[in-house]
Amino acid sequence: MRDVAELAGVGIKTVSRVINGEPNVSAAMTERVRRAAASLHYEPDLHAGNLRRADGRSRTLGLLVSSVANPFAAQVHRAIERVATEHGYAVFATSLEDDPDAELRAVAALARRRVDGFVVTPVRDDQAYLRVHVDRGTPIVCVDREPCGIETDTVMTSNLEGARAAVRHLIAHGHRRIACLGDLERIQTAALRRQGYVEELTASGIEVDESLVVFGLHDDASATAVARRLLTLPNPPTAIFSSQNLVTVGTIRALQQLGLENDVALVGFDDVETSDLLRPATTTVAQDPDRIGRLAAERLFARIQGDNTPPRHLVVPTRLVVRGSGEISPPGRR
Amino acid sequence: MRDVAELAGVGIKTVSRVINGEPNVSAAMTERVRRAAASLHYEPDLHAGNLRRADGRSRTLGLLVSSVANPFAAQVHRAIERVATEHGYAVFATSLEDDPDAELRAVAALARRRVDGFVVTPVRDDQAYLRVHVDRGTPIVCVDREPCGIETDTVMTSNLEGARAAVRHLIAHGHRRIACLGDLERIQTAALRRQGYVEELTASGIEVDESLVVFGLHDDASATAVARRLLTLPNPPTAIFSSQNLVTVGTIRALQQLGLENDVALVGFDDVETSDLLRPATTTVAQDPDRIGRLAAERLFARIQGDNTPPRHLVVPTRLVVRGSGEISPPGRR
DNA sequence: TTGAAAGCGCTAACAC
DNA sequence: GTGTTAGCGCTTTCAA
Repeated sequence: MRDVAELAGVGIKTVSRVINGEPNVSAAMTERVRRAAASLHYEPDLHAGNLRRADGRSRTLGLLVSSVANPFAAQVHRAIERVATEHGYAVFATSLEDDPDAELRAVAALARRRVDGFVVTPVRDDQAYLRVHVDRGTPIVCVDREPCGIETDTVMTSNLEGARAAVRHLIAHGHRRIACLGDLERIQTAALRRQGYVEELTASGIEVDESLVVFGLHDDASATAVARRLLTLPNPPTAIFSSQNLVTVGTIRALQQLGLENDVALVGFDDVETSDLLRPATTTVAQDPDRIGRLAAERLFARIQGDNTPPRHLVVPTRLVVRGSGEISPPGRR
Repeated sequence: MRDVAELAGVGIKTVSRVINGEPNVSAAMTERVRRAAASLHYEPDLHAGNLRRADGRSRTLGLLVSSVANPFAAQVHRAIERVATEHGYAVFATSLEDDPDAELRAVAALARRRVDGFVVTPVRDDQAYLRVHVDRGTPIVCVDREPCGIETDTVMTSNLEGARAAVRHLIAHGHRRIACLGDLERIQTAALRRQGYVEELTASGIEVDESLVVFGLHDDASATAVARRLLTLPNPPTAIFSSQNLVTVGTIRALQQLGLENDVALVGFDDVETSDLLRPATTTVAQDPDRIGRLAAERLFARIQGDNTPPRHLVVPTRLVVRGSGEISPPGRR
């Protein structure tokens, strides 16, 4: 900046004014400074400025997700980035891989970089440690899972209602023996989807057969194994609700291996890419990651801009996408 | 930091020493400072320190990709992040959506945040503007596409050889009328894959029928339309090489619509998620985004650490994944 | 309309 | 071992 000032033959403050578009600079000066800055390829140091700047904004956001490679998280990320860019913000994305310690490390690392706000997918049992940051003026919005020990804005998929819709759909097609597979139950979304399954069965007067409910499946291979076991039971389920993406993939593989893909109904939670190319095409409860990301970012920017109304809890509805696999009738009804 | 010093009853420099793990501090002091820092939830300001620090490292990287929501880019991103985390670095990810202006804006925005290095997927016709940053000590590694107007380290998929392997595979199964579909040809990877197709046909003494080669397809819908047209030609192709992910999806849809999925061979470039669940399962030329990302990050860190050997051009090989769709024989051979 | 001086949170250099 | 002073690149405050 000093170099630019010297080259333009002006004071350093004038350069600052031009760079920041402050008023009270003559057109001639502005032009002269612009030219000098361009010829030196000058880029102002945002962080140096923030040290003294009144608002102290780094124009930077931190995003903590399960993994940036996870398709759902990646779409949420893209939506957040879109809003951030509109506001002139850049986004740090960090993958936690469901590691509670990684959550702490990531928050600390980004706090040291003075992000203006966080979008967090909670992993730990307790997010009370985040209060310090909120108190210091770094707002936090949680997505996909509720935080514990602190009240923040949240944006969540309607896991319960989505699961109920899936099960309701299967019941409407005549099923009463419906299996339910899902992820580790310590993950809140998994627990909620299980709850939705139970609630909907109960509401329809169907007793829950616990032997058909298996959670704790974190990859497709274990889902395949469990699905195969259930499907070869003496009294197998006539339908399956798979409550997570990879679990759905594993379940489809099991159905194909046993040649049952056209005989046992399947509804999956979360859309699998190319669902409609499979035979039968997979009926799913689709989430809306774009909307989740957008809402989370908008909430965060509202907070950054000083909104201090009580925390809001936004729920993004799911959509049942009927494609074929979920409309298979049970044997007795065919 | 002053507050911590005061609370611990020490000088500010002692706090600095403890925070940075510098030697020559007594154990008692260290403990005292640690306690004070913890009780105040002190997080050092990384950027403030960098202003004066000798190496001036922000411990921050910039990544420019087509879209963070693109599965290939997201996996590259994850791999880069993994290496970055090992080095104590955070990653800014930016989606360019193939917009040349976005590339300029993103580089400027990250330069103002003083990233220590860039991983760039070039979009513009010319990357000469990046030289300024390299000259100032901000190294750049390009991935997936070659830059123009500047020599940088590059990490690329072996597009040419991968395409040749796909076509060779189809020829080996008896095909001579092989269609080739692909993305916009101004995207370098698309052009290279087309070239591979042509080279392999030529090498096998098969004349290229230009009416079977269609590029400029940027989404699955247009791919479906084109594939349908080709397949309903009087003398249709007996095999298709679809050289991009979405194009493969569109082609599969066309084959299914026409009921030809078991009659016309298909090899796709880039693995489609759940390729193995389709019927027939899709034979693909799989890329290795994890390796691409890892190599790019390692190259970048080598540069950051002062390596100034001539630019290296790393090529990551593809792998032909045989699953069924590519092994269908032409009608005459059945 | 312009510029000089002070200071943001921190580290480097040097004194004690 | 520990503290003091100067200064990183910028914005603020205030005087010209």
